[in-house]
Amino acid sequence: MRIGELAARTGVSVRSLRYYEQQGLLTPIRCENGYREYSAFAEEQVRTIQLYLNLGLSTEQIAGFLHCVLINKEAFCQEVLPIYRQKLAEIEAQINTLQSIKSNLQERMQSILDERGNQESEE
Amino acid sequence: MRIGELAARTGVSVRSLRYYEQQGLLTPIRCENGYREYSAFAEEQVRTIQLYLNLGLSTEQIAGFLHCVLINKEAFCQEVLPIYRQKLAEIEAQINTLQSIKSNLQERMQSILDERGNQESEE
DNA sequence: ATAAACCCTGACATTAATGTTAGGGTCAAG
DNA sequence: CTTGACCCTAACATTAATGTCAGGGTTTAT
Repeated sequence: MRIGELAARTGVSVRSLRYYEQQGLLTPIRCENGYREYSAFAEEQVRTIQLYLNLGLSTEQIAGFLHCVLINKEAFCQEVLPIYRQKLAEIEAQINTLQSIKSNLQERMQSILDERGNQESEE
Repeated sequence: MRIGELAARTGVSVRSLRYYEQQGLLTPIRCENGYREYSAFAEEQVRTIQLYLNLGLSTEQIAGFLHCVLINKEAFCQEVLPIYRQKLAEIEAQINTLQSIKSNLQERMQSILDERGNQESEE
């Protein structure tokens, strides 16, 4: 199938499909006229790429194990677990940062509301 | 004081001080030779800017209420609370997204470990 | 044979605060 | 009067995936 069809089937933009190819995630063959030709399997491949992107992995990280997970179960791909561990650590760090900002914000909001409340009763 | 001294006193880079000015957060006067001249008060002002940046607010948002909070308590600045509420909502949305990715990652990691465990006992 | 709907490459835009560099003034101490 | 430490503006770089546009081929259906 050609790129437009693959885009329609997967919901991924043509632009992104070309980008994935540039990042080494897809390798369609080229017809004589220069058009990309994708196998039926490319559809699943694109969905797999999306799955990992949605986990917050970069195309570079995905490129490191995509070939393996497309032919094996994840558990057999040595590269996956370390990347998951690293990503998990990043996510937890981000959550901690956000939680601390959240607490800070909530305290400041409460202070404002308290002061305004006092203000009203003093007037 | 000149920009280098303000940078040294606050720990904020000269580049950032110029950027804050461009964003309307600082307005030093200009000497005849073109140098920026900051009042002693600018030091507190910069620390206040940093405080809000650390809460995740943009320079544009800060510009919307900085003038007020520099001369009043936060509670008297009407613009602050809506921005805090909006920021809080964003933060909570981000935390939720990260939590869901985190759960997803943890499940996938557990699956991998389970499958590898089974694998060992089957061999 | 022409128009519509494809496809191609290449390149710039997006975001936001900050770093860095280039090219050039100013000033104080020696 | 020169050196070093300041200061200035302007501009490009950073990040990552995606959008968009320009300029140009190809294919398909009429």
